[in-house]
Amino acid sequence: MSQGLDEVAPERRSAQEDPGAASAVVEAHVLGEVRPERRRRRVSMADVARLAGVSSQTVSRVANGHPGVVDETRRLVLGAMAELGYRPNSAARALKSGEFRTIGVILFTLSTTGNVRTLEAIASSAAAEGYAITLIPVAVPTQDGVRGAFTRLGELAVDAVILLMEVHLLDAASVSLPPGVQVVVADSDAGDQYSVVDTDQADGTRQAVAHLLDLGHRTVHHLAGPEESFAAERRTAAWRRTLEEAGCPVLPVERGDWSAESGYRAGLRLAADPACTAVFAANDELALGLLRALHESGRRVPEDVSVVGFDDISEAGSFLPPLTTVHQDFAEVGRRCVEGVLRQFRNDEHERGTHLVPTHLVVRRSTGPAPR
Amino acid sequence: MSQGLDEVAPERRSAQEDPGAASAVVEAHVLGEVRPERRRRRVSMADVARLAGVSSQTVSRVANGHPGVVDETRRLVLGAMAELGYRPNSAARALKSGEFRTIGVILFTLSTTGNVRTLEAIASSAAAEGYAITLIPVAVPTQDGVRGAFTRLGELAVDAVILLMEVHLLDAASVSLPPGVQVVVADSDAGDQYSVVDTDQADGTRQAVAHLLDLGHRTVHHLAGPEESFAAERRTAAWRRTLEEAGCPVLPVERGDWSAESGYRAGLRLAADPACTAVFAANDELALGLLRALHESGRRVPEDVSVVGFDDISEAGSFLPPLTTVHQDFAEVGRRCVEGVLRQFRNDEHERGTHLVPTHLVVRRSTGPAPR
DNA sequence: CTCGTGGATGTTTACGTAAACATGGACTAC
DNA sequence: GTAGTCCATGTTTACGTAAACATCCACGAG
Repeated sequence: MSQGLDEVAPERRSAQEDPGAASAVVEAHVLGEVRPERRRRRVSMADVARLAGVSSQTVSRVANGHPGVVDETRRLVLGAMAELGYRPNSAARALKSGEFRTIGVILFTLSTTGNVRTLEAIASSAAAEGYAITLIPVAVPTQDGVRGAFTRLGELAVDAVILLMEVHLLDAASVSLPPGVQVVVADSDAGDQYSVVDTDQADGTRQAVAHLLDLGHRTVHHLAGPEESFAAERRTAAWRRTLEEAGCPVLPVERGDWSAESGYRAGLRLAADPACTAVFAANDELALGLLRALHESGRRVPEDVSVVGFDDISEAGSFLPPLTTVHQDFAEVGRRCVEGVLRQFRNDEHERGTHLVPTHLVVRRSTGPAPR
Repeated sequence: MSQGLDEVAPERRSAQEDPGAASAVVEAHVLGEVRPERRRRRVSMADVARLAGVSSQTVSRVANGHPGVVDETRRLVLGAMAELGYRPNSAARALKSGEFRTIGVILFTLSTTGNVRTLEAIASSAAAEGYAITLIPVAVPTQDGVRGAFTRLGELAVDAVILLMEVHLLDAASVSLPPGVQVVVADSDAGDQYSVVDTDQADGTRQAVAHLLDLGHRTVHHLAGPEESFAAERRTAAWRRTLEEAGCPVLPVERGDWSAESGYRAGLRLAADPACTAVFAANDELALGLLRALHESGRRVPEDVSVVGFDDISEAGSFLPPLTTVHQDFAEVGRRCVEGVLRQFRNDEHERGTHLVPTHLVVRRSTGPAPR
């Protein structure tokens, strides 16, 4: 029930009869003689109709579960479908209906937990709605990659698009969204232009910093993400504002690129500062590197230094020590993205505004009272 | 150059004159009179042809870069395209050509590093070839999810399929591959049925176990993955064979579900065994949990116990201590999957056999000489 | 000067589906 | 008994594209 070639269409024709088969040229070159038909013709409604002795419209009705087909006819058609192995042709369907039943997801990378988890939720929500997901990676390395994505978008094989990246990066990638396609954006600040779904990073940050201050720390250092990242900047801004509101000194940030390795390097600098007793890391990987740096510098966590991360990746509870971190509900973000984009598509109206998914602090063992 | 709404065509006409104009629907709605057309008509080649004063075939020729169009005509057509914002309709193109320029990727989950990294490589390789990726998640939770995937597959909106799961699970998910679609499988043993690409897990395991034996350990314990997983079973089998060939005792395995948490629980049992001085964990997450269990049990790594993982996830180098592990080149797996599936598609021939991508041991600091 | 040649462009057609409309037969109401 | 109604099914058409085929014109060779 699940193989490829063995099933050769019975009415396979010779090349003579069908000289137009795609890339027959290549094969002719190799074989030098008869050109096998490149792609066997698919079974269409007409074939089913012929076998069942009905019109193709009746087949269409059966295929789409429309009423008004008498039981016996229906059985006849279903039998013919099964016998021929009929599958509806989604290209024809899309052409007719103008809908692809597909959502495009544009992203730069799958190396961040957030993107992956959001994508996973998007994929299952979309599947539940009968929509497929087309991945549109806008790789930075080669311009070719970008061109590929551009092309697909241009051809508009999607009904709607979810952007898993910051809107302003679109320009950099020279990708333009096709007009008339609805968009929902995650991880951005484009609420005035688009419908944006995001986790409440500012509040998560506030909770994290407040938690550390409550534990008696004089202030909180910040191990930030890369400057280009909007999420990183937002967390940094919220960290700064929380400290200012509490009247605590705001010290210069250390910066990493989200990776554990960069967190380690920046962590070594933080570890060398004896006044540093609490650090808010912009994500869990950075926190992991920081933990290692602190460990190797002989500073105990949480006795000497408290650490809070961001994301609550699945491994966070197994760090040494288990990491206190801000939990983001990526699954909910994904769900809302799909919901939003489909609502826009169905109503054919463009929405704006930002929808925030709450975040909450998960307290584990990497935070403790300030040393005296 | 990169947004949706603001980009309003300069020659914007009223809804009356051209009910098909972009976003006319919204306007009509605002005007509160004519019932808005559900979905605006797209700009087609015919529209471009009319404006340019040529035939639609000429537009087609220009769009596809065919020769035999004089420069002035070409400019005329390109100008009309730009003015109308023409985008080719991929549904029509697919219907005509019989190709979707899309590869389907079927997978259960995005929560394993291997799947994600492989998918990422697949996506960029495919994009470089001008192919899009359609994600087909076969979620276990609801049967609806499975049905959705089934439907999409049935409609065959893909030219080829890459299976990122074990073939035998397909049956369980009651997904059947449509006939005539070429398949490449990763992470399975179905080389007799399909073209399979995988990392050389047996050799990676052998390297890991041999490394530990070389360090003087009497034998190597195994923290295995779930029984249902083929990858887990393969690693376990290779571990057993390597020990047997070296004449070392083969002890019962501890088992986890790939998660760090389960690694921690199993690790507590291993840590309680004073004879246990070397553990081969089936993946890095399990190893992470194991490290934590050992730490909390007061057993030092690597002085008392050596640990080796599998995968070389990006965080592995930042564990405490940095983890010795088997590196898998998922990017190469992804590339070869795309290459293989496109080759099959283009030649219209079904390939079989297993292609292994080499693995290698990355020695960090979680392994050391056996305690005496 | 005429015919042939070849290049540029136009016309026809088919891809598979499904909406819209047409047909024809059975049954009901008067 | 006849007209009207409704239901099952058939026929026509359009969706947008591109291959195949047709046409037309300019130019060169004889």
